[in-house]
Amino acid sequence: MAGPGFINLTIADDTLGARATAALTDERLRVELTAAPQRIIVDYSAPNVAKEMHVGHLRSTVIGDALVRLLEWVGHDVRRENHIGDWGTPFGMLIEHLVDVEETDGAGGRSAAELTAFYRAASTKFADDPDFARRARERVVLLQNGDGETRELWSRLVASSMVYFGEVYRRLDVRLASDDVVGESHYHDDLPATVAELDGLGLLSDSDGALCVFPDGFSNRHGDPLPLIVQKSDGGFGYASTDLATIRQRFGELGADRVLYVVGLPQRQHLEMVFAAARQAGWLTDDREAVHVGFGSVLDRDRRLLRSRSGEAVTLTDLLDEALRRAAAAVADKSPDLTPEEQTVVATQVGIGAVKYADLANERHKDYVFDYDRMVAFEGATAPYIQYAHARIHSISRRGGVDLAAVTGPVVIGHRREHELALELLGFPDVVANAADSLELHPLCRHLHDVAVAFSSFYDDCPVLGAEPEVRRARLALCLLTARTLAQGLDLLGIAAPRRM
RNA sequence: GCCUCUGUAGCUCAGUGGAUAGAGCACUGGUUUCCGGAACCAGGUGUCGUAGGUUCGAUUCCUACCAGAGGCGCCA
Repeated sequence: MAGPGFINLTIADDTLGARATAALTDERLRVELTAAPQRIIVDYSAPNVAKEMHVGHLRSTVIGDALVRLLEWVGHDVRRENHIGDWGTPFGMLIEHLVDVEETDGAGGRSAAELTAFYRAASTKFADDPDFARRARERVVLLQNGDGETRELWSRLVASSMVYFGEVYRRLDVRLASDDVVGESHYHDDLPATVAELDGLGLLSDSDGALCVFPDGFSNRHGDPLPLIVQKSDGGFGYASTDLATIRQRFGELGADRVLYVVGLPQRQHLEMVFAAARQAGWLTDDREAVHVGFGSVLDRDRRLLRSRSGEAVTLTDLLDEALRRAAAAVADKSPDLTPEEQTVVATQVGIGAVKYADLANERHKDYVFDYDRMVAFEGATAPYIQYAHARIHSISRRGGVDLAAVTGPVVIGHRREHELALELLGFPDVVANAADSLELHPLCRHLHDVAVAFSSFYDDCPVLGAEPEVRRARLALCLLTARTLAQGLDLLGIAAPRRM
């Protein structure tokens, strides 16, 4: 099977002990799945209609998308779900405000910032104007009862936001599409049946007029059992009901083996309660697992919580604008030989890559210190550093007129730097397999940086094109393997690997 | 009050029941007739929050405490 592009890397090394040889041979660098393939649903991003996305959504979106890529690549059957916030009490005030401002186009064509202003105006009026608040509450009932005009206004609000979400996803180069949207409203018709099933199982009890499940093991500040309110005392449904209907459908109709909730850590207790209730209802079993893939909060430079309410929240749009602006400046400065079109593409790949890597390289559970300078720095342990190593390999190929993909044969180790690089490359499959198993992405980020460092040292000490024929061929093989490893690893993280930058 | 997360170099962060605890940034010096200098090479700093316990051995496991953050009934 040693055709073009087939590289065999086998090295002996004392530090590997009994496993003195290892080989990395497949041209696709495929990693074998150790466990049976599963049907996995990844729930991520989940922005809110009529609200601008912020850095918290960035984390969910970037982490979730990388997990989707990783799990698909190792062979699982992965389904993406974007559980957008398109239902519930806020929509009463949003729709009522829409009526008040006499708009019939449903805020269509509004920019993200205008949507935020719209939302804020509605909230303010809801707090300050009792009459408006009353109308808003009545509007919620109309919405949930399927009133035609209300639904029409609602769907315009949703459509307007969907355009905005789509723009953000395209910009981020994530795989979420409109097909993946399964918002809260999707479960509305399912809520009565969900409540009925819980009731039939004897899990419901009345508490202060609300229907509740009291999952075992949770208590409030007074030590009393903590409820999951399935139906409010006014007969309405809250997010707990929706989450229960969602988990019921995912493990029922959709037949999931595992569902990953890529949601911030503050919602941990809530999700644990939903999972516990689902277990008591029999929707979750020993081989049907719900996992909270939690992540830390976003902090400002003073390590204070960066909240969307506290005035100057950093919006996702502003963040991406700034990252791309800096990347464009760097590309213009360092690669003036690229055409303007190429520069634009590369700046996007570099800027978005830097943002994603800065997020993924930290341990998920930890709070995240947001800092423009660090996030879009283009040196050190960053995506651009790794991308640069990759681009240099293709530069060798261009300079030497070598079709890298056609290089074949064994890697022969004859230099300390070659040996160090080879060792890093051999670690890649295990790192990927561990990431797919643990759902931790930062070790993969670190590993790719290690590979890039090893390559950069090799590059400095070991001429490739100028070497003797056999050494040259062996080094080209090592270069090809390195390029494939970097490109594949970056792709799993959702980061592009340009050949020129 | 109860529960959860965090505490490692000046800063941002990795890491392990085992040997002198590692990266990046910042700082200092050096490297380009040669494949891209967004690079490479060299230089050092730690009471691993505190105190106990388990162990031949603890930064790692257990307990308590301190500090910071988050959560705890009709918002999501």
